[in-house]
Amino acid sequence: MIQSPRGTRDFLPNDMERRRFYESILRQTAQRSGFREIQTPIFEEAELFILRSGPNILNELYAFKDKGDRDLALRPEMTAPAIRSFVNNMSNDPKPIKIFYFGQCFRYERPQSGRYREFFQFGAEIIGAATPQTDAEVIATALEMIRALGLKEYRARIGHIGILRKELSAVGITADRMPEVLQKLDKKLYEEAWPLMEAAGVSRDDADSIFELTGTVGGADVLDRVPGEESEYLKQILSYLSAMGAGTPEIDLGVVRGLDYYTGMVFEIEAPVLGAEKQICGGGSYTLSELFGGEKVFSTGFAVGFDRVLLALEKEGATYPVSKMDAYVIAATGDTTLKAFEIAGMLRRNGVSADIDLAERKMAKAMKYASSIGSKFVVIVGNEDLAKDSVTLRDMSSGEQKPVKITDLPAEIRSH
RNA sequence: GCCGGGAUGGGGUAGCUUGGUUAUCCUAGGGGACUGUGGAUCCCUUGACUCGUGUUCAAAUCUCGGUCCCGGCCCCA
Repeated sequence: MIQSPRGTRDFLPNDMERRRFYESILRQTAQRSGFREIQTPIFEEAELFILRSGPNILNELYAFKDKGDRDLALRPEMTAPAIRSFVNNMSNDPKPIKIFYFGQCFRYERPQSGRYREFFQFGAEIIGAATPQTDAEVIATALEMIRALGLKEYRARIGHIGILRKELSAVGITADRMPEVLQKLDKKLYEEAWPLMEAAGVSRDDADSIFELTGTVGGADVLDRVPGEESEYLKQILSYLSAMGAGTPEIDLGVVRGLDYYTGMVFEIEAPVLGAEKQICGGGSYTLSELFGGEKVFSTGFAVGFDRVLLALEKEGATYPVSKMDAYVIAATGDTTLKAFEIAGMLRRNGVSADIDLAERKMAKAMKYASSIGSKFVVIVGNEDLAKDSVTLRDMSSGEQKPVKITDLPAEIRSH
């Protein structure tokens, strides 16, 4: 027996119905805020991802050579492809450009709860505007998505990568050492960050004040303790968020995000019910276009981990509307089968979803089947009614049934 | 890459410690009791030991290895 590959899943009809339902909420939310959908290839030149994240990510990519000896990789995320597409196709479009995307991504990692090798991301980017309004718009869109999905318990944190960078630089951390120090600070591993800083000649006092800075967490008021333009910038973002009624994320200056290209505001949303893999959304402002051969353009974006959000919703017991067939058409006797198909076709053309027995089953079995698929009505096509151009319409929830003229059938069913 | 727990019909499970008849039960699927009426009941039926290897007269059960799943670590763009 062949299993689906490690870290991948089959989505069965019930799964897909649920996934499409939530997907459409995300799309609608993005569209309501003026974002328009794009779709990029599932594989790209491997170089694209190396440029974005460094050569080490090759270890976690599904990378391969094609028959033309090109180095390709399945996309591990969609920001880089989106920005590549911007550079290739949209660089002369009126700014700001607001785009969103949804699709699967691939990472060669050890699967665990909420982590798969094939997973789905929903993301949005605003390209070409470097203002606090832009950042606020992006955060508001992300928060609105979580709200619209119906997730009850989540935590949004927003920080500014410039604050920590500036302080570290001021005490003598050079650009090449910055990433590893930031990585430790992001996780609040101060004992591990200290030796790195000490080696760079940082005093214990300076290090302590930086550690304290990463622990700056709370409401907008904590920003008063950290003077500077970045702090003011965050305050502006918060005021725009508040004006839009988007809620008030926590300030957490310890939110760092690993990579170099983030330039300012960074934010994360997490769902505590998820345990170890609880981050469901991450984003910030960055510049990438110049890495891909375009002009340097400021962008802000985020990505939602679709699978994790669904997992969180499931744990919260969220329900979604299950779609049912309107009608199941049954031929009462074998000689009315052709007529039954004629009626099924007519119903479908008139916008009524209709299924029909294909297995030449006896009526009782067909009725049972109709019940098991949750059909709202059963249409019984039998000779007695046909003599009067009618069929019997049975309401499966009440069990009531009555003769209905065939010409009235679609309207009669739709009226329920 | 590391640590730990798992895998028995389509779904959920018993059996495994202590190897031994036809692998348990629930559910589901197909057919029938019921020639034009579902959800109930009864009968018949379909269908499984993750894969390979070793030990043994005998392996679902014990050994080793592979695969996959679950929880956690590392990583997380």
